[in-house]
Amino acid sequence: MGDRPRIRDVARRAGVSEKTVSNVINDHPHVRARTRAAVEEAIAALGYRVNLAGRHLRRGESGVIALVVPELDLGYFAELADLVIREAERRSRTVLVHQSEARRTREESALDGFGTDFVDGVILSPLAMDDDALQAYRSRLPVVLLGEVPRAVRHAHVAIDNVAAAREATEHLLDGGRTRIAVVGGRPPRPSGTAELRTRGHVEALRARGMAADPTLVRPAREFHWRDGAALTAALLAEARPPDALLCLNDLLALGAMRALHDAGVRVPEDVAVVGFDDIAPGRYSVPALTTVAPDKPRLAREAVRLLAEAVEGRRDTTGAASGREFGPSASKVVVGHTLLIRESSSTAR
Amino acid sequence: MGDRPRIRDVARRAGVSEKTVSNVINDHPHVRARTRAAVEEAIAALGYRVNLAGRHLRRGESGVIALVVPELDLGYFAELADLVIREAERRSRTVLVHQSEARRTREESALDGFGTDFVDGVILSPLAMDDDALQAYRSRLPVVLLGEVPRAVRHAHVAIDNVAAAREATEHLLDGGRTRIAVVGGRPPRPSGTAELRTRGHVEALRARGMAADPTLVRPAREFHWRDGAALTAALLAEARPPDALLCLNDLLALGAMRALHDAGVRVPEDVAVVGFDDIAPGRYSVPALTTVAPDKPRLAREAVRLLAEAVEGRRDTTGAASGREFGPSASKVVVGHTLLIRESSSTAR
DNA sequence: GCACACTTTTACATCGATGTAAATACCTCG
DNA sequence: CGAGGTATTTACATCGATGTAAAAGTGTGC
Repeated sequence: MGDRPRIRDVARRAGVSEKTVSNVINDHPHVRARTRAAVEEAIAALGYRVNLAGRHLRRGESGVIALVVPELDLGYFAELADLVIREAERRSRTVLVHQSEARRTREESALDGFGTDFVDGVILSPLAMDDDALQAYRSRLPVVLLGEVPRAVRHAHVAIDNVAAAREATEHLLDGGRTRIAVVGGRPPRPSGTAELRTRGHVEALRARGMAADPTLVRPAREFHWRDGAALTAALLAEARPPDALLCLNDLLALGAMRALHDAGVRVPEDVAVVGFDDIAPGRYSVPALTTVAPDKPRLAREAVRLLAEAVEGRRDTTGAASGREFGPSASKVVVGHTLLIRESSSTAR
Repeated sequence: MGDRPRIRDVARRAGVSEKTVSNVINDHPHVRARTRAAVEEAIAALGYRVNLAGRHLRRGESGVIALVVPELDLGYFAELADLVIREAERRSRTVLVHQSEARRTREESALDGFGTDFVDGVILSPLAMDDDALQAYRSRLPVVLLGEVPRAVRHAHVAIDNVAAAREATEHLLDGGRTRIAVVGGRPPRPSGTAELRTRGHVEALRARGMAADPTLVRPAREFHWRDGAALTAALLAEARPPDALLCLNDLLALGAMRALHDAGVRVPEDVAVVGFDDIAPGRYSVPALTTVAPDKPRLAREAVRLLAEAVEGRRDTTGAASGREFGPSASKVVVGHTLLIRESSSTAR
């Protein structure tokens, strides 16, 4: 009942050296069955547990990876964090969840391991740092980007095909007879950044049907929260030619939009159809239930953790030579599937 | 540009001993201003950063605390985690978020620091472990409980006054003319556990008006998710004498309930009023907006972190003796405020 | 000029686990 | 039975920072 036992204590009790105990703990191949049994008996008897501080110091690897998301109480990132934590656990790694608050300095400091060498690697869902910033920033740590950042070839990244997803969502709205579709949270359709890519998919879908995109219907959002969705929607409704559909670039915007529509006495989906992205839980229970693009979140999480774990394990190789090359051959990109879930908010054709 | 600099390198560059560098880093009192300046210059020039593995090993304290919640994608816990992380950051501690999935073994292992001595302490939001289990379980780590566990005097805990909160919520419904109030997620009103305490407050409010509580209207929930709220509500509606109000013991249950009411063609609040607990974001934007008991979450987080930090720091002093591992001779209990936010889901009197 | 008290700095050991390389045990076969 | 090889085990150094205790430096008063 005194202090925690150490390897030394286990070794003494089992009558072997400390290194042998270590070998047993780490599943080294050359340990005789009898010896192993004796050590295991001692471990159990003393209730020994590895001291991670010692191991970390010696191995130079803490077993901790950081997950950096804009904000946890955005439903999407909470769900994702949930999944990442579970996946990391399966690989016996621990996750440190860090919130960037969409601030660039915080994202940068995360890439650097928060000014310490506490973490082995970082999974970052970038928001404030754009493509160029990411490209330029040299992290000493393995990094996996979560979400679309197409040109950041220096880093591994995992995402859905945002262009295709937005195209499908738009086609669905067009099929329902909608003609004036506003893009809530949209941005000029450049080939970079999630919002830009989704807007681009939208524009492509219109073009494919010979329709011109109306840039006045693309409304950027400062944040991707309910309140922004509500505010943008209220503004749209107050204009001369209000839209008959809203392509909201995430579910929170969509839920805020639906609330604003309700307040304005506009019926969903009869008067205005609404589609979101992310498939967060509240959208499944809202009234009306929200049509949304559902990314394969479990796979997103699994692939992100896998890529990072591999990078951490293989870090030795890249330390020396690879530096200096702008286009690293190792930067893997994984595209994960998505599904358009058609629910009540867009189900009725006009 | 090779490896990370160590204290050794800083010491060499500044022309002092390693210990002096350490003294500067740790703000020791006896360092001459000139020496300090020289060391700081060297630190800046080399880009030195403390290696936490070394510090952890030496100090026996990692600076990491664990937050254990049932599930992150329950909106309430994501919001709470958000706040706890920020608060811990202010105190320069790092938070490890762990999900118990409401499983007893996982909660127990958390109390033990996950089988390692990686974390300095634990903030636990217990769900699976009841009072007696908590009372019996001897943790080697400082623990702060988040949420109501009245008899667990061995551990510090932080919570709102659940009995009073439920009483107020019930009074509000009674004031609105409701007479058959179902308690969704309720349990027999024992003096322990959040659900039990809230049920108790409800019963007390009824009694105070000379009304008897109808035990058949108290419906326990397996989990506190949307689907459980929806299922329980659907069942209630199918019965001979359906309720005219739902006191849902958290917002998710309430949101699920509202969805079920909508599906059944029942109007909220005209036919049935709904009240929840937690004040999570989706309830603010639901249609109708959800009346709810809002705990002072920022203070909840602040106090939890404060209590734990104090316990961890207090432990340092006792290192020498290290006899009986008993933390906090007087387990502190902090009660945090709450507010009943009356919104649309209960606003119209009958 | 020197004893004494106080401030600042240092050498060294230590926290616990594990890689390295060398030592020892074990086994096979001529 | 011993050479030669493989399988196991060990002693020791090391990862990086910091507590301890002692050394070195500074200053004061007589």
